[in-house]
Amino acid sequence: MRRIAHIDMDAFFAAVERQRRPELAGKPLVIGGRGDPQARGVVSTASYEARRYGIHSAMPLRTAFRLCPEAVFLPVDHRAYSAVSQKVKAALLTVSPVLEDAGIDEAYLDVTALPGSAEEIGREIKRRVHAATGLTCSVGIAPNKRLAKIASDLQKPDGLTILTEEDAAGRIAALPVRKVPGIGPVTEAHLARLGVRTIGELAGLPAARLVAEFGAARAEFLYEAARGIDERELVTHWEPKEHSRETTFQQDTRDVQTIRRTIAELARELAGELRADGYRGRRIGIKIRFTGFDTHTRQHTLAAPTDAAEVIRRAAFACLQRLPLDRPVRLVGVRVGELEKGDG
DNA sequence: TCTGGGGTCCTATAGCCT
DNA sequence: TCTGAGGCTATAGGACCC
Repeated sequence: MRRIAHIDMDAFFAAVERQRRPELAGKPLVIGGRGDPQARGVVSTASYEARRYGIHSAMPLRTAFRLCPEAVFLPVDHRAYSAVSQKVKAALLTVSPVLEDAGIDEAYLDVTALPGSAEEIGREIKRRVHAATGLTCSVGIAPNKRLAKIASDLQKPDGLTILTEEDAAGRIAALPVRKVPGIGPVTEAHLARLGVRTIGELAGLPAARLVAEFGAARAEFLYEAARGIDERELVTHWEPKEHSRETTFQQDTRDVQTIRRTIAELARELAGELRADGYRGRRIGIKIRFTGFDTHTRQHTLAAPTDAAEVIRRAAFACLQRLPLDRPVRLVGVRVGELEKGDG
C-alpha cells in the first residue's frame, strides 16, 4: 500500500506578505493583480480575516473591495513567493526524495518507504516546513494522490488529516462532488442535473450512465474519483510544453494599433523568457478575448522552432489577420508551443 | 455589475492518406 | 473510379488547476 502526502501552504501569498510586513498581522489582506482594488484583476489569495467577509480566490478585486473596503490590497509579487516556495520544496525533499511539484504552494510526497505512522510523518513534514520558512501548511496523507489532496483540504489552516484505505470511502461519501480535484463548476452543474451532489451519490451512478453523459474518458475519471481509486504515480520531472503571455486591457479597446503594439510587446517578452529558459517553439498562437468574454484563438506551426521575437511577432500578426476585429477587445495573448530544449 | 495570468489535458472537427 | 473505414495531424475551443 502506498502512502502519499499532499502539502498545501496556508493562504500562501498572504502569509509571505505578512511575514515581511508584521504590521499586517491580524488585518484582512487581499493579494491580487496590481494591488489596486479599482483596477481589473482578481483575488489570488485572501487571508483568513478577509475570507470572513466572503472574499475568496478568483473573485474580482472590485467585488472584494465592495465586501471589505478596509482590507489591505497588495499586488502579486511572484518572485518573492517563488523564493519561499523553493525553501518549502527543499525542506520537503529532506523528508522524502520522491516529490511532485504541484504549483507554487503545493506538493505531493511519496512517503511509502518512511518508517513511522502517518501521524508522525505528517507532523515531521509540518515541523520541517515551519523550521525552514516560519509558515504553516495543511497536510493530507492517504493511499493515493487524489485522496491525499482531498484530505489536506478537510482541515485547514495548519491541519493534518489521515485517510486510510478502510475509512476513505466512508469519510468522503458525504462531501460535495466539487471537492474532487478535476470536478469544476461545469461538471458540478451537469451532475446536479442528474440529481448528484455528493461523492457518495456519484459512486451510485452506473458506469454506463456516466459514459452516456460524459463520454468514455471523463466517465472513467468520475468512476474512479467517486471510489477513491487513483493509481497515478508522482511526476518528479517535468518539462514545459508551452509558454504564453497575455494581458487584459484596463478598458476594452477597438484600436487596432493598440492591439498590434501589445501583441508585439508580448512577443518580445515571450522571446526573452524562452531564451532565458533555453527553449524554442514551433507553434505560435494568439488569443483574443472580446467584450463579453468571448474568446478566440488562432495558431500557426512554423517549419523550424524559434526563440526570436521578430519571428514570433510576425507569426502572431499573421494569426491576427485571420480574426475579424469587429468588437471591442478585452484581452490579447501570445503563445509559443511545441517547445524543445534549444541549442542556442 | 463582474470575471487575471500562467499553464495542462481533452474533445471535436477537418483534411489527408491508405 | 467511387465509397467507406480508420489512422494521423493540425487546429479551435473548453474545462480545470494554482
